[in-house]
Amino acid sequence: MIPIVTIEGSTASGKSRLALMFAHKMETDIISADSRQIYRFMDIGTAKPTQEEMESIRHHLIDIVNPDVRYNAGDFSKDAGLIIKQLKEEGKLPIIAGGTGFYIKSLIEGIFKSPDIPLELRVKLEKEAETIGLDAMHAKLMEVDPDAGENIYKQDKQRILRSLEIYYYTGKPISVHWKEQKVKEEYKPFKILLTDERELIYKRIENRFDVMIEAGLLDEIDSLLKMGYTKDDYGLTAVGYKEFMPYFYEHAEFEDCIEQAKQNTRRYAKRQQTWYRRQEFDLIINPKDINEELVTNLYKNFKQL
RNA sequence: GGCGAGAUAGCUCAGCAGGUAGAGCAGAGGCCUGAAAAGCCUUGUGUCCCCAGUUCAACUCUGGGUCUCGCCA
Repeated sequence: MIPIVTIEGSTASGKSRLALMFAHKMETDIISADSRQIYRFMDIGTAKPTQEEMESIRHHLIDIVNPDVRYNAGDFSKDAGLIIKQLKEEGKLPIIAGGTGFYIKSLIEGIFKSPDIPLELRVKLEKEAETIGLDAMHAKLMEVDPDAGENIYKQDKQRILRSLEIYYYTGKPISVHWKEQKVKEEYKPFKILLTDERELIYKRIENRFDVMIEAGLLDEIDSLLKMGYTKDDYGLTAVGYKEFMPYFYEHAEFEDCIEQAKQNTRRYAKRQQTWYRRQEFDLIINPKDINEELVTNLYKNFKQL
């Protein structure tokens, strides 16, 4: 099993700072586990590391696709796996840092190997849902795959259609795929979580967003639109971007968009915290306890691996 | 200073021929196996501004007060 270290936590919890300090100490690279920092041209709003930071420490899986590409947990699991192998050969301890908990879970615990579903099937199911309604779709799922259906809310179109498309395409219920999935024991993770009081996280989110605006977030969005990307491209559904679409498309009030963006970021942080409560960690720390001593202690722990 | 309108949940407001109140938003709690910065579920008790009066009973009616917002000076 390959030892790896993960650094997780909600947005604005200090992950990057700890990851950078630790990577310097360990003389290794950082693998970003962030579903939005993968996009090129989206730097300010996704709070990517600065140019200097990226020059001092090599970061992987940042700026790997254009904003119109859909990337997912399966892609991440595969891509990160390759980089981990490579780092292992170089004798480096991989540090995986980022706020997309589901990506990290998929990497460590594995995710069932889904075939690529043809677009036509998705479109067909989408249309069917529109005509007969979601309740009926959920009822269909309950017939073919009650195990999956029971655990999906009747309004959760995303998951209902996903389960159905897997059933129709592979002839096997998604819940059976899950059961057949082998336990992944490729990595030996040491998982670190950064947490803080909600109020403080919220405050940091708001300050950081103001800084982003000052740093030219609007220009960044504007140039994305000028490059031809639209509100329908996946990258632009990121928090901090999507809220400004009404401003560019419908002349909504700038200030309202800012408030909306801050609020969505708060909600996002809340969802992350809920997610982390259910995950297990080896070390839970508060951002204010990030210092040289902590990093040195971590270093001593991992140096011999 | 005059006239008018209003004062009810953190915010915006609704409501009651008088029987102690309810929406939206915010917030909170939760779910999560290829869209995860996504998607989805659950969740509303507060001196109904204060004081007095009428009444079996007032947030609801009457009087006074305080404050806020308009318009006029």
